[in-house]
This record gives sequence, structure tokens and C-alpha cells, in this order.
Amino acid sequence: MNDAVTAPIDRESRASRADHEALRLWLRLLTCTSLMEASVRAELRRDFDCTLPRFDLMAQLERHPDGLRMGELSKRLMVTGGNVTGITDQLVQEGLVTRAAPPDDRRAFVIRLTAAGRRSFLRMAESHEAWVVKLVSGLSAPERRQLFELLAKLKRSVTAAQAKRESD
Amino acid sequence: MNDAVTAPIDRESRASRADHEALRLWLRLLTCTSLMEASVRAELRRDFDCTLPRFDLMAQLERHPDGLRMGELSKRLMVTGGNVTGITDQLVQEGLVTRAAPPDDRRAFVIRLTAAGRRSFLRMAESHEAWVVKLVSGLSAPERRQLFELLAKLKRSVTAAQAKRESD
DNA sequence: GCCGATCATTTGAGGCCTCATCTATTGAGG
DNA sequence: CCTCAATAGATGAGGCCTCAAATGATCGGC
Repeated sequence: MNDAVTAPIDRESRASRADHEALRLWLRLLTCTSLMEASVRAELRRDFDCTLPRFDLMAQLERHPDGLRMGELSKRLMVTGGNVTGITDQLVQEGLVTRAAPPDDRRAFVIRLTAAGRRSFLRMAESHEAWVVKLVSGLSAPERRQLFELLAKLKRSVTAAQAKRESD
Repeated sequence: MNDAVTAPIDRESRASRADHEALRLWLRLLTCTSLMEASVRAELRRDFDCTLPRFDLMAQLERHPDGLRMGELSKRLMVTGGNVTGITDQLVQEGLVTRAAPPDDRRAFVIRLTAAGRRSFLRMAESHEAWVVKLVSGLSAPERRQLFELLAKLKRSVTAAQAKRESD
């Protein structure tokens, strides 16, 4: 029996025909993201012995050579502050980022990529991007663009629904 | 300052203009899923003091009244077996599912929802579905259908890319 | 009957993540 | 000044998750 080539059995199959179409959309979105994420994680792990959260944090820093504060990293990575503390600690330990005290606010820290961190990141980023390109290559360019636009709309929809809930 | 209404700063903004379009598609997909997932988690937590993994596991069982084995749950939830063991243990503890030994294979266990588990799940599922409907209501029905189809295509693309990588 | 491959599941170490709570600092008013 | 609310981060408990290794059961072939 070769499971790899049989029809996939995943979360999506949890919705029966009677279930609402919105639910199936949500489950399919979740399935797609999970599949891609698992793939990217495995790639980073296998080739660079790095995790996705570490990579994501370094990616943010690479785009901000002047550094980012913990809170800014937290917002951009969409995770809690406590979490950023832990990952940053590790990266500091490994010499990939630095924690500097800004002169104007003694509560804060500015996190920056070290030269070694930048080199390490760039090496990973190249391979990472190539892998992502492969993963989505089953869609034509127009399809990818269309998907991109629909996701933008979805993002707005979700944000709006949340805002409405919170204003109750 | 009301952060809820300012432009979102999230993972997606990590990709610069120079970055590849595939990367931006992936980041936007990730952002959408993260937003929806966080929203659903918060809802389950606030209203039912339940986590998403527990809910997902119960959802699978609700659709299979005859029960599922650990390995089947693992496949359907797209998580490792060790993980299913832990969550199942808790649900057994809380009296929401049972672990039964099938007569024909003493290695395996069949997990089933108890009556209390089923009641608990159905109560959550109703609210859950309504919430998901709200989250995606910013898209028209045709848009939702189109997004659904594009995601199906993406799913196939990702699966194909992975299969190719694994056959090396 | 027995052996070895395979399979179902568990275990344990370790990373990620959240929430609630804490400490230190800042900054606006009195 | 001084107080007090708001802010930046850190901490600790607890849940989710993976991987690798271990345990026990099954099954095909001898």
C-alpha cells in the first residue's frame, strides 16, 4: 500500500456535504497552509537546521537594518511578546542577532541582525524562495494573481468581522 | 490610539517589492490563515473554554460514530501520532471520548465520542460555523467559490511538488 | 512453530505559543 | 516634584507539536 499516492485524507474531509460552504472554504484554506508550512519547515530543517519562527524573525530584521524593538517584532510576526523574548534569546546565544539598549528609552531593546546572522539568513532565503516558487508552480501566473487578490479580500473580510465583534 | 483600525502590520509586509510574487502569495496565505485561526481559537476559548485541536479531534469523531483509530485521527488532523495521544488522553480524562480495544488488533485503539462529548461538540459546532460564516462574509458567493477552486488547485500543486522532491 | 519486517501506539526531550502576571520605565497632570 | 496610568519587556505555567526511540502486536514465509 502506498499512501503517498492515494487521495489525501485530511482535515478538509471533516465537513460533510450538508455542512456549510463557508466551513469547507475555511478547512481548505487551513489544509493548504498546513501543507505548505509543513513543507517549508521540513526544507529549512533539513537543509539549514533552522526553524520557521527563527527564519521569520530574521527575515523581519533583514528588512530593517536599523533594528526593531521587541514589540515591533511581536506585531509583525503576529505572536505574543513573551514568545519573541524566547526566540530572540536563542538567536543572541547563537550570535545571529544582538540586543542593544536605545539611548532614549531604557525599557526597550533594539534587535539587530549580526553580520553572521545576515549571511546565514540570505543563504536560507534564496533556497526558501526557490522552494516556495516550486510549491505554487502548479498555478498559472494569472491564477496566482487572482488567488492573491481574493486572499486580500478575505483578509479585509476577516479583519472587519473581528472589529465588529470587538466593538460589542 | 486604536490599533484595531490602523493598517495592519503583519508578516506579509516582510516581502519587499523586489521579492518574488510567489513569496508574497505564500505570505498572504499565511496571514489569512493566521488571522482566521486566531479568531476561531479566541471564539472557542472565550465561549467554550476549548482549544482548536480538541475541537478538531472531536469534529472528526462526530463524523465517524463508529470511532477512529489513533493513526486515522493522526492522518486526518495532519499531526503526528504522539500528539494525538496527548490530546486524546485529556479528552478521556474529561469524559468526552473513550478509548476502546478492538477485538481484532491488540495494537490499536478505537476512539469514540461519548454522549457528553457529542453534546459538547454539537453545541460548539453551531457557534463555530456561524462565526466562520461571518469571517468570510466579506466575499460574495461567486468569489468564495472561486477562492475554493483556486485553493484546490494550490493543494494539488503543493502535493505534486512535494511528491517530486521526495522521489529524488 | 518461529523470525524478521512492519505496524499501532506511547514516551520523552525540546521548541513554539498563549495567557496572566510581574518589574521597570516613561510621561502627563496636579 | 510626585503620583499614577500606560508602556516595554520578562517570566512561568500549561498546551500543542515534532522528532526519534522504544514497546508490543501482527503477519508472511520458512
